[in-house]
Amino acid sequence: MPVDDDQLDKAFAALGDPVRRAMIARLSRGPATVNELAEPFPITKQAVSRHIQVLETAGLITRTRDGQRRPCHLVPAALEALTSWIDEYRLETERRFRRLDAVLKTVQEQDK
Amino acid sequence: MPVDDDQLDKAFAALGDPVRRAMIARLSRGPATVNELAEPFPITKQAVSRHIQVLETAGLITRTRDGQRRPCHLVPAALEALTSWIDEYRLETERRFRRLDAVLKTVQEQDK
DNA sequence: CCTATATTCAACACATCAGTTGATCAAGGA
DNA sequence: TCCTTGATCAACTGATGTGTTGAATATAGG
Repeated sequence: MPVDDDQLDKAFAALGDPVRRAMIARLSRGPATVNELAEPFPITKQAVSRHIQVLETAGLITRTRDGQRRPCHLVPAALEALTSWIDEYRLETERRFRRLDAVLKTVQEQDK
Repeated sequence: MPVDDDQLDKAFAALGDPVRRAMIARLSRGPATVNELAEPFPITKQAVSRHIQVLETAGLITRTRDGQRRPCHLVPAALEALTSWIDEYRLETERRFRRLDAVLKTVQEQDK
């Protein structure tokens, strides 16, 4: 599953904001409207609306239509793409560390 | 292992830049100096130096001293903190979806 | 048709960020 | 000591981001 580099940009940048992360946390418990998402924050609904647009552009959420409401839904596959990207490099680093440990251990053996 | 919210801010924001992500990818294959990290990019070394400072402030890398060089090292634990944060909400969402699927299936059964 | 509610658009202020150039600092080698 | 190399600091510029207010759009309901 190749991931668009531009989508990674937008998705990681989107998570680099505490308001948007809190929205993600909220949406993991179920869909929510702009008004519901705005409730915990001391900012205008216009500002919240734009945070939502950022999350949508990043592919982290989708939106449906329910009368005058526009509920937001989390997209787990988008989150999974991020963890995959990170894990690729984390695991490679950890493998390298283990190889290094093994080498050091060998050297210690030879020193005896 | 509770993660500082401010560190999450900085770490996710740091990954929201293709230059810094490329640096992470490079560092997963081993330590590198500012000059080595700068090599693939058509920007000044001062700019690269600041990208590195961003990654360091975010806790994603550490730096050692080797003469006049300042090699950078990836910190896998910092990457792991990010995947943990994401996975918490991704897994919750997937569980919710499965519960919803089960409900729909039950309704279909009753319709027969 | 009129009004209230949910959401978005437009224009603006302000802050932060990524890049530049030029100067500075620190360590190594002749 | 002098010169080179690696890296950083400082000041500036242009772009992007986050917030505001005020107006506009769309749907629900009497």
